[in-house]
Parts: sequence; structure tokens; C-alpha cells
Amino acid sequence: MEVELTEKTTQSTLETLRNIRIQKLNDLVDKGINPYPYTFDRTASTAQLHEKYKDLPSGDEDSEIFNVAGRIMAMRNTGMFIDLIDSSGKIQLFIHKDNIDEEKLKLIKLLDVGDIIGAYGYVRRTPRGELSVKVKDFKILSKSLLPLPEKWHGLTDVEMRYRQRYLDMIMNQEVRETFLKRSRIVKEIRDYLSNRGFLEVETPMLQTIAGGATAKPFKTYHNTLDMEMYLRIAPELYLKRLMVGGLSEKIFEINRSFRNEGISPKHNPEFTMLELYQAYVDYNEMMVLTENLISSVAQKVLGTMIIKYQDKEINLTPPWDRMTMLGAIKKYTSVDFGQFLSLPEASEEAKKLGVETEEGDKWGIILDKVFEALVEPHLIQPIHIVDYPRDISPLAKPHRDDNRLVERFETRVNGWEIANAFSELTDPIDQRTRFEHQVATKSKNDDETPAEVDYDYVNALEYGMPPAGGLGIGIDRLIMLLTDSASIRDVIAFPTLRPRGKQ
RNA sequence: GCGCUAUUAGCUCAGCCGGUAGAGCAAUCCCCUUUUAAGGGAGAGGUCCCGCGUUCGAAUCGCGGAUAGCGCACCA
Repeated sequence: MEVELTEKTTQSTLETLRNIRIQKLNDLVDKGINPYPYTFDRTASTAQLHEKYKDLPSGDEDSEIFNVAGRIMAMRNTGMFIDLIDSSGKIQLFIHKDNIDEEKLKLIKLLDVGDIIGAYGYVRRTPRGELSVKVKDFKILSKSLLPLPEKWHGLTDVEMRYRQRYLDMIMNQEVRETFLKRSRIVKEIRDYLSNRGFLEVETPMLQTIAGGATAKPFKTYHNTLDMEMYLRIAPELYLKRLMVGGLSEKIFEINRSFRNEGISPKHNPEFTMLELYQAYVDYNEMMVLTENLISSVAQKVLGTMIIKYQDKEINLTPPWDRMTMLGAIKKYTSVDFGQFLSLPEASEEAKKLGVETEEGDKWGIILDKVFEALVEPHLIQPIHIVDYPRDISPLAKPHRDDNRLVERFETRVNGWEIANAFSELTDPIDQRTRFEHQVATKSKNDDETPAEVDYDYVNALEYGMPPAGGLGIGIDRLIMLLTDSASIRDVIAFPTLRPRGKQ
């Protein structure tokens, strides 16, 4: 089967390069070689060979035969030396006329950088110290038709790195490492929780009322049911229904939520969250769990609890500091908002500190704004900020000692909110009142507060939910910290981008 | 959503007080053959992001648009 060349009067350079490779592909077919065969019996990874032969002296060779496979990243001396990469690393292939069929040797002319090949041979370390596979035979496993980016500078164009992540991964080893770490981090979280009796569950991403957080949802539509639906902004209300059901005293979910909001180095429209609930404990237990979980994952994946993020050093060794929200504000602004109970007073004090507030801002919102502007930037080392204003926390139990507050904490690392947890509100009457109040006082341009009360959830609570601690952790941000990534797009393989007209 | 910046060969980048384009790598052909960004030689490759304008003349100046990065706003 011959492949037709692109018929065009004006060929772009890329089309020309592609056509040359298609010609090589046709030459292979003419020789009876399938350029896209089915299998290859790989017997060693490049890393395994480097490990096995790390003490092999320069100039020496072994007689054991291996099959390696991977992508050609460079060819030197007209193909006599080939750099081959696989997922574990890189090794040099040495293809010399003394070791290989004359016919096979000619095939090298039909190879290109980017092709995936399998090679058969034994290991030799060259006099210059490079571990190589001395190739007796090789097989083309996939003919590549498009040229890879330049070998020295690689692929640096950020847009192309995100749009064509596969190229980014081929060209940039550290990108592969980041995503390998991402996978290991998520696995360690699962293992940590499973080992402590947490049951992993899945709850709906398609919801009729997007609740469990304050955020603008994505809207979508179900044809057969003929109704609008929303992509979830949080799994919270469904996970707590499972707590009512008593499926397990400890449950967790790690999966995507979606928020129809701005995109930034710390925000992607779809992001991964861990949420967990544990019956019969309060938020104090969640603080301990948070720091033990995160520090343990760091230790397992990175081998240390002291991590570097950009130019900072962050020590994740538990226990972590704790400070009340009011206390933290007092520490960094010298203003005790606990004494400014009335709205006008609080607003006035915020203004004095240079924090803009808006008409209609509640006491808790003013506090939150002051906190974000003046306190958050100082919180580089891990810290639990404890006891939040009641009016920004509709799903948390009232504080047992102060009715303006709820039993909620947010864990800050590097100034970012990494975790958010409460003593979960289980009082159905209080919950109903708060939801109804929320919906009733929702202002016109507020597209983040749910438009209707989730009475089904309130109904579930009326059957009785055990007292419970609940915890949410932003997985992407945690991975950013643990992989020293500056942008959330560096830890999400395919971040949300506008489509391009042409590629 | 607003502001700033970027967009030139497949890739990485020069060129920008206006005179219609260059390099390195990759690719092609030749030479060489134990290389490490292999080396030597030759030739080739472009809607300078798109559109409109100013001008005798625009990659370069102006306006509009596209996409992206960063900052702000919103949020995790």
C-alpha cells in the first residue's frame, strides 16, 4: 500500500519534510517491511541496562543479548551512533558494519530522528565511557512522519508545549518527571487513606444543582431528560449523603471539579480535588490528618519533608503551626477585628489598612479580604488558619465557643490555600436556614451562590448524619509545590486552552 | 473581563531609527567514519500571526483582530 504524497502546488517546508519521510516509508514497504508492526519483545529498559552495567569499564563488553526499544533522539556519524530514549532514560546504540547485515545497514538511511525502533545486541562501554548497545539487528516499530523540535534547545514555546504535550514530553525529560511524580503523589494519597480505612467512592459530576462551594458552574444539557445540568463545583454534598447512608465511617474521592472562572497560573477550569469525610471526629482531627498525609506523601515521593519551591525552602515536617484567623490578622495588622463587631466599624478598619471593601460585604467577607491582602503573603511555611467567620462558611458547624465563627480551618503553604476543612454541619434545621438565607440574599450579579436550595441534601441530613470532620485538598496545587512547578499548567497534562484555527 | 508583553524557515533565534529577510539545528546531496550539539562541503527551504491603513516603498510605523505568557479582578 503506497501512501500518496500531498498534492499541492505550493508546499510548505513542513509538507516537504513530511513527504520525504513518506517516501522513506514507501521504500520500506517496497522492501516488504511493515513500518508499523504489531509487537516487539523488549527484554530490557535503558535504565535496567545502566543499572546492570554501571561498573562495566570503558572499552569492555558483555555477551548477554538484550532487546531495547524506544525513540530515536539523535543520529551521529550517519547513523553509526543513535541516541535512543524510553520512559526510563536514554542509551546509545552503536551500529557498525562489522556487526550487522549489509542489507540491514542500508536501512539506516531510511531512519529518522523521531522514529521508534527496537534493537537487538549486547552491551559495551565505549572507550570514551558511553554505555552502548552494540547492535546486531534492529527493527522499525513506528515510522515518524513529522520532524521533532531541535535537539539542543528543544521545545520552549509554551503554547506549543501545552497544546502538544506529547512533544513537550518527548523533548523535555523534566516534564516526564513531573507527570511521573504527579502519578506517584496521587497513588501515595490513595494508599495512605486506604491503609487507614478510608473507602474510595465516586459521586456525580453531572448535577442538577451545583452546590458544595461558592463558584460559577459550567452549564450543560441532557437531551433525553430535556433539562439543564451543571458540572459539579464540588463533590461535598454527595459525599455527605454517603455519610448519611453509612456506607463507611471514612470515605474519600479524588476527582475533577469544574469552575467557570478565570484562568491563571494557579487556576484551571477543571482541577482535581481530594475530599474526605470521617465520622465521629471534628476539625481538630482533620488538621492532624492534613499534615500527616501531606508530609508522608512528600517523604514517600521526594524522600524528604523539606522541599524547595522556586527560591523558598518549605518544611513540611509535622506538627504544623496553628493560628486563628482573627489572631493572624491581629498579628500582621495589629488590628483586633474581634472587637469590631458591627459592619461599619469593620469596614472602616479595613479601609484604614488600605483594603477596599464593597457595599453589601458581610463582616466575614471583610475579614477574608483583609486576611488575603495582608496576612496570606506572610504564610510561607505550613500553617492551619483556624476558625472562620460564619457568614462565609455555610457548610460548617458553628464554633462551640463563639457564635460569630465556625469550626473551619484552611491550611496555607507558600501563601496558597492547600486544604479547607470543617467540623461538618449536621444540623438539618440550621442547614436549611443557612441555604434559604443564602438564596434569599443572593444579589443579581452574584452568579456564584447556588440559585436554589438543595432540599434533597437537607432532606438527607434530616435522617441524621453522624458528627464528622471533612477535608478538601487541592491536588494540583499540592503537586505544584511538590514538583516545584510555577504554573498549574505544568502539572496538568492538557490544560484548558482556546482552540487554534490552524496548527 | 482589563493592562503589559510576545508571535519571523519544521525547531531555537537574529533583523525593528521604513528600502520586500538571515544564522544554527533538522531535512537533501557529496565526503569522512568509534561519535557525544560528531566533522568538512554544496544546494534548498519563508502568506515575517491575520486584516485594514500611512507611505513611492511596511517584518519594521498606526488601528483593529487572533492566540499565548505574565499582572490585576474572581476563585481552589
